[in-house]
Amino acid sequence: MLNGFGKHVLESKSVLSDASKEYIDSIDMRQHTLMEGEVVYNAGDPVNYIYIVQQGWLASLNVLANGGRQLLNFYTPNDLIGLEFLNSKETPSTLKALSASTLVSIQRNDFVKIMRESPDLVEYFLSAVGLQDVIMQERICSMSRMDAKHKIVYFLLLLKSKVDAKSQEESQSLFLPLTQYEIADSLGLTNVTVSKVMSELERSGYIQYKRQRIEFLNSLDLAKMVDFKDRYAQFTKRHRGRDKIATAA
Amino acid sequence: MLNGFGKHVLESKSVLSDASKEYIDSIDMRQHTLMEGEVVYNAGDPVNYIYIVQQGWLASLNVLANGGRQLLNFYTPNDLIGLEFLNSKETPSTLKALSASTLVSIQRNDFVKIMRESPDLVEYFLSAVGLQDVIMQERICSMSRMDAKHKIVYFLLLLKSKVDAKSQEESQSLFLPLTQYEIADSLGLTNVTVSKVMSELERSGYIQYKRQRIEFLNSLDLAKMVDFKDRYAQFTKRHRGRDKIATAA
DNA sequence: CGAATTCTTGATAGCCCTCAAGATACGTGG
DNA sequence: CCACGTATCTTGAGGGCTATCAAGAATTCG
Repeated sequence: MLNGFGKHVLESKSVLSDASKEYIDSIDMRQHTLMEGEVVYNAGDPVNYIYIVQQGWLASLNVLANGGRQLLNFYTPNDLIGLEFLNSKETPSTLKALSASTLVSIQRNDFVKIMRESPDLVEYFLSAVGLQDVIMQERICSMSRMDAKHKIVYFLLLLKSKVDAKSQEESQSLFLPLTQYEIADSLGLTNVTVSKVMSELERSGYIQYKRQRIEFLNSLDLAKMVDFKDRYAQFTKRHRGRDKIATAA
Repeated sequence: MLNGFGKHVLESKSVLSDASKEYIDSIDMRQHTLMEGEVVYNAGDPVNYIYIVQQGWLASLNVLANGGRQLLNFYTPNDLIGLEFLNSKETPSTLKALSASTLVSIQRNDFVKIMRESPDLVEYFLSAVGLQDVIMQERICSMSRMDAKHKIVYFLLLLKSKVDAKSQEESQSLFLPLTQYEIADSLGLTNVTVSKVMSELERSGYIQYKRQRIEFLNSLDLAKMVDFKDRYAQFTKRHRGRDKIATAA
């Protein structure tokens, strides 16, 4: 049993009945410590747990037939991992720690019981997965038609938007624990192209880039360049009444 | 008020209480008839309705900054449209009829009330949106790393899988009310490339292709070629206990 | 300080887009 | 049923973008 963190994230989503809170108190939540690069589960593993991120960055990814990798989602503290495949037999992708991280795991069955206790929570989860779906759809738009430069700009703005929504404030400086290989693997590009585009964006005065950190010098023009819509901010706004923590899934 | 169709789809998802059924009976569901090419809503419109497809094929799509189009999702009879943006202010994409269609619309607020009455239903919806999210993630994999031929094979198998899951049986013949322009707009390709790949697939003996109809001559090898996983079938299997109609969102 | 990782920069090649022209299928009206 | 216009599909030539390959520079870490 775990005090504090995991419970806090669940309770913050919703106005729970006292019975639900008692139930959540009684649930077995285990804490896991992960090293950089460590795998939590592989694609195809049975779905036994839902996870909440405490610290660090993680990513879901697929290993492709040709040996390449596709990074799909990034998870940062307070994110819930696993909602979208809660009722699947197998995990659709692999989960890997990008940096040293800690997670809390909740047994799938316990999690389903929590949902049964709290319809509000399920509705919130539905919204969260819906948001995720919408963001995936827009990523498809960016993947299919944009050239490398626009893809990368879009990608950076999406990450910035996620981080900003979490912290409830806009920052022009983004901590980015990703190598250029990993950015490339998110976008179907190569590290070579990423490097060249980053240099060009710097030369054009849009960003300042150093390993692990990006400074946005003109995020408005960048957003216009790729017609970026900040879905995370809209979502947070809409769910702010309930709690500060609002991005999920 | 509408008898029959819309209600059937909702009630089939779940074991509803009598009170819920009465409530659904009282809901105002309107029927809409659409001509080919007609737009139901545009991206950015306020979210007022959820739709159920009665007849025809529809697609959600985005108009891109460069003037191109990205087709995102296809909807066939019994599909529910709008779950993923139920709690958004604006629709994230445009909905267009690919063929003459009929829809049933349910007011957003009514739909939310139905969900409140039936926790089972919400859990089912959560699964459905989750499935949609997983499928989008896998489409991203196919968009980012595959060449034109593999993208198209993946796309055809995904459509086949959706249609098969609906009809509860596998058919090697697929009705495909899409022009090559529309296939191209789904995959970020051009109609020219689609034409060339289709010809090649025919020459190689994988398919037989005529406007609006595809015959799969060797779907197993095609599935291996692109490492295709049939998520729709898995989903249907998992939710079959409740009702025949299981694909949604 | 040295090894490993990550990033930069340049040259070459291949895939798919663009452009274009012709062929086929479809629908409509006579 | 036929003639015509439109939409859709086919096929070919040329060019641009990004992958691949490669070698060297910068950074990180032990």
